[in-house]
Amino acid sequence: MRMQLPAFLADHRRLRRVLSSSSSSSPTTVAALTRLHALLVVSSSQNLFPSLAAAYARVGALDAAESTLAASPSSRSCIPAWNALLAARSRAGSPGAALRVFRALPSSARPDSTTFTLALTACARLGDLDAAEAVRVRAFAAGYGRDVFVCSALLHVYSRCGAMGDAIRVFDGMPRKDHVAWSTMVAGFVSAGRPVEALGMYSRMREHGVAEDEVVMVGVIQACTLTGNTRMGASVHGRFLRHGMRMDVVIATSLVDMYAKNGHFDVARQVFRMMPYRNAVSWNALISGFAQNGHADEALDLFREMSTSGLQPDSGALVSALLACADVGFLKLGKSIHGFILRRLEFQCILGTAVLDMYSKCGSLESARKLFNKLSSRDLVLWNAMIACCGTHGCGHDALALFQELNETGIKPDHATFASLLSALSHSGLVEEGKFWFDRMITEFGIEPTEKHCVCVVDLLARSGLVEEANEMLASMHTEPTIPIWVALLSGCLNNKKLELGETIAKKILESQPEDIGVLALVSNLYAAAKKWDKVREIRKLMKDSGSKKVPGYSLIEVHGTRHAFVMEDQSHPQHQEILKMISKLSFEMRKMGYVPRTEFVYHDLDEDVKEQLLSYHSERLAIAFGLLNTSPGTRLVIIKNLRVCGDCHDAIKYISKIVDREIVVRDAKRFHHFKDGACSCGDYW
DNA sequence: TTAGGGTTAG
Repeated sequence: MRMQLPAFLADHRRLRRVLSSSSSSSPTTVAALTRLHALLVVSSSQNLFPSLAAAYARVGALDAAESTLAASPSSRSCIPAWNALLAARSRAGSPGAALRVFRALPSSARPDSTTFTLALTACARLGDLDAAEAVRVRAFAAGYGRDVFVCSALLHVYSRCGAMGDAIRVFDGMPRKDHVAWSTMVAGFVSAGRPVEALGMYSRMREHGVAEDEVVMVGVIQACTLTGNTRMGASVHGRFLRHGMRMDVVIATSLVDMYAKNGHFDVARQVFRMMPYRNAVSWNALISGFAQNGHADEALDLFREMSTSGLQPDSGALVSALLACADVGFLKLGKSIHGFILRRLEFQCILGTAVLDMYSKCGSLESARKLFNKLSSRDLVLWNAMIACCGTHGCGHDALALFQELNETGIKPDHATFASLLSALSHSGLVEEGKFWFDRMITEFGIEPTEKHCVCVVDLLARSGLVEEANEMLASMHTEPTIPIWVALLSGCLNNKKLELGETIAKKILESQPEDIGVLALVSNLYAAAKKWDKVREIRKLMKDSGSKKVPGYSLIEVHGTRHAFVMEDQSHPQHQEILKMISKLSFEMRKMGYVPRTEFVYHDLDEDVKEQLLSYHSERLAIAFGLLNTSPGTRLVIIKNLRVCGDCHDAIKYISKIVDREIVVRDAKRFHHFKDGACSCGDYW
């Protein structure tokens, strides 16, 4: 017996119209589509399946859409339905699934510009260059090699995958370049870290008479951020205001980021406060601007403000807050952020690395190591952070062991890995190993030494007294050494009393007219060590003329969760008298044990007893005395110093650790020193 | 009926 079917099923044209008008906002529901689906099956109306599948895709029933399409009689008319499914998979944030849909296309189907464009966008999101190549070959074979949408999508894949050479090739070959193609190139150069070329693209775009829009302006602002060209960024900002262009949240955020990253904090705050709507990313741009520029307290204040404004801090904000904690050694807050993450968020790699780095910089090598051991998925950045952590804490052998362990995982080390490794070996005085791995880095791993690597190797050699060898190495190099490299060599000369070579280097440094006050101070210290007081006066004048002041040395210590800062000769601390008493008590004990003040570290032409007194009031000693007065016996003290610890303080703290029987950890501008029982972990490779 | 935009770890 034949089934009675509703009459409307016979009117396929009308049905197609109804199905194509459905969307996620229309009253058509998945249930209605499912009922219709059943009727179509019974009435053998499979030729309507593509329309039904597209309707399923539009209302978000993607699995139903996919299976309906798979059961469709394949024909050219299926393509809009396949496209709808691809677009829906892409929108749902599953580019992998979208690409699977593309691959599942029946051979009889003829993909069009939309299909290829959607497939390429999925490849871009996946960062899969090989998959993109397969799509490209099919698209070009199908005659879409000059299609503006397909080509723009291809540009996007290439720039997302760092293949800017390919992007340029495709872009140059495009017969028609619209504003999307131009802005894709601008953004591509920015993300490749080539902001100058990004700005070049932008000016070529304007020369071609292509109208600029908000999207391309974001790329331009980012390029200005990277080049530090805030003048140009500000003129873009001005044009926005003058022309009444729509200042959306993305544009405003990139402006906040540009101003904050380049130290224009007031303008950054102002733009931020004027935003009619802010989201987590806008907050993060401002917070990270402060955190990355040594304004930890402002960053942490903003982080708290964000939390109380009703916005839940996301991983970006937490990362910046952790960075700020690390900067000033705020362990208590750092620990509580770690706890918050464990309770509330997924512990992904970036956050893990930020927490690890925070523990490392706050002096807790053990916590950093424990965390590293616990994290199961480790990317290269995490490995590099752990290697750097061992290095700064003076554990060169551990750093080397980690590096070898990394090589066994198959992850390829990069320039940063070697920078951390070489610095670790240098700090631990592992000269032979350092020379060996520097050589292998170039020959086996094919990594060109950067300035950073050269500084490490020169430092490694110079620190061990091999200043002549370091000098010869520099002479054999193809390029002229930069100031930081000369500085590494000069510090080696100063520390090893190779004053003659030191003076030659000092001359070379002065020839390049350094403005950095720290560099001038080092040069002046060398001349002071050589007792060339005329030269010292000359350099002091240069320092004065350069307009900036020498950064004053300060030390931070966290006691019972509160941070205290100490500056040399600062008498404003409420416990100042007690601190002085503690220092003189310690000095008395130290002398009994054989301590002799190393007054050569006072680079002023003063009487010996004045020099001795100056040494004993260095900020790290004030902080230690304060820590001893306010913590119970046996408590470990962690001091964060902004400059390097001087050789005399290094000696003194060894004695102090013995006298008070405490572990004292000092982080200076370069590394950590763990003092315990009269010795330092750095084995006096200070 | 499809392509391009902001922050965050070593």
